[in-house]
Amino acid sequence: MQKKERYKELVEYFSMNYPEAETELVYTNPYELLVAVILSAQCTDKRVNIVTQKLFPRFPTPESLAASTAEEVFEYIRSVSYPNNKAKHLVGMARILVNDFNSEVPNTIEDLQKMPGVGRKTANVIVSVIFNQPAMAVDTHVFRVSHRLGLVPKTAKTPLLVEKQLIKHIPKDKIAVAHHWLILHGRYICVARTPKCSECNLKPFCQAFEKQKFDTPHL
DNA sequence: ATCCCGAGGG
DNA sequence: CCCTCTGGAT
Repeated sequence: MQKKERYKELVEYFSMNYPEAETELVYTNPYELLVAVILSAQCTDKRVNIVTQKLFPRFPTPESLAASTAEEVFEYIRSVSYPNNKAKHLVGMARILVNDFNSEVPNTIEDLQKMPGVGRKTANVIVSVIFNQPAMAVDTHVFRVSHRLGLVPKTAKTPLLVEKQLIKHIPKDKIAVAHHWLILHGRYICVARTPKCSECNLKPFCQAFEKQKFDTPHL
């Protein structure tokens, strides 16, 4: 099957089944989403939501977080992965937010990446979710699922290359929701270790499944 | 033992 | 390119 065809089928299927997929992170403003996404690295959304439930009331604004210390923040986030790094990142991020951006979350990838703890993936989530830009954040799920389905060439070995491929082929108005489609599919069906192909409706369009079928015909 | 909506540093 | 950070769930 041609790549163009895969994209068409993918968009069609997910548009029907998950028309309004969105993040599971709990937040009420751009600042809170930024904090939550920084915390979400190599950590489940559920765990992040548990932590932010107490973190946000203690640090409701960039100013309050900027005025604190990494040591105090650490106590609130110690149950997420890499709590030491993230505590430093959060305080550093808040201070730059206050000092350089008038306490407003900036709306460009470049400005967002000036803050500690904010890499390309996090920046893409913010401009997509908060500022409605056609940006594709490529995390571990998006990367894995894109390769398995055959949406990107094997030569796309970095998240940035995968991002550019997906942006090129997905209709502009579907990019934001497509990000969440790939996340959901990766989280619940096309999981990393043993993908649940028996439950997957994308089999007819999946390159990895096709190849597996060819290698082991009894399946 | 392996993975979870990565980022920073060498 | 590699390595480190390093808690919790399965």
